[in-house]
Amino acid sequence: MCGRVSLGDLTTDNLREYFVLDQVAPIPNSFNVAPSQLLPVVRQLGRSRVLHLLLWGLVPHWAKDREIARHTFNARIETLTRKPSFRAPFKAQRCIVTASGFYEWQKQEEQKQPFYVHRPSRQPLALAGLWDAWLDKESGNLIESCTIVTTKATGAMADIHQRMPAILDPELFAAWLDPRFGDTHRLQDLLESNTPELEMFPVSGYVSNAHNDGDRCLRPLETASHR
DNA sequence: CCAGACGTTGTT
DNA sequence: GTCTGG
DNA sequence: CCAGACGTTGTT
DNA sequence: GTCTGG
Repeated sequence: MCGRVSLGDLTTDNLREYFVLDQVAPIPNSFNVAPSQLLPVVRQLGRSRVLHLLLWGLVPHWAKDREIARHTFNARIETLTRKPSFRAPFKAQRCIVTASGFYEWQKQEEQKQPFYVHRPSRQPLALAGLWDAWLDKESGNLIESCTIVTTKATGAMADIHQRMPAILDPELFAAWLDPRFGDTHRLQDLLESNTPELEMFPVSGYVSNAHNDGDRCLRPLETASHR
């Protein structure tokens, strides 16, 4: 899961402030983002260089084409150290995917009910991410791409879905972004044991079509209990 | 050694 | 690039 | 993740 | 059913 995130009212400036400097990719011209689209990402680099593209769906540097990205938009935290696509990025190419919230679909009898999930404080979410760079030999472009780490759902999220994105609290930002921080097991443990406070409410199925964008996606759904 | 995979969700 | 399976 | 397509010949 | 696009 974690197949769509909301950028809501995030701006490059308020993210820079929230994360304290670091490098923030430009906010794409889209309110809600789905796999294969551009994502804003915070990360630290050894030296500055040009960003070409930053796609959601990690394409490893050794990939022959970008087809694999279809299956790498999420990375299970339980197996990060074993999967060839994620092993090296987990060691030294960690990033933070910024979002105001994310969408999750709850399977009901005959349908899937989307929910919007966010911090009660409405502060931005820092989703644990990994990135890599891939040279597209067809176009000559350097394609930078990323994935969102998932973990077992906790708290109220567990009523909606089995999995959820791994969420970083501010005290973990520095270590997560530092490619020289080598205690990856500690990072794994901290993420897996984190039980972030999250709020959620049902939204219209309008959000389920990736063509639909804008704040209509996160408008609360009218329910019987409101009558 | 070489060839081939390299992934998640969810569903059965 | 690196690991697994044959 | 979900939604939507799923095809050819030939023409511009 | 399975693949592609967002």
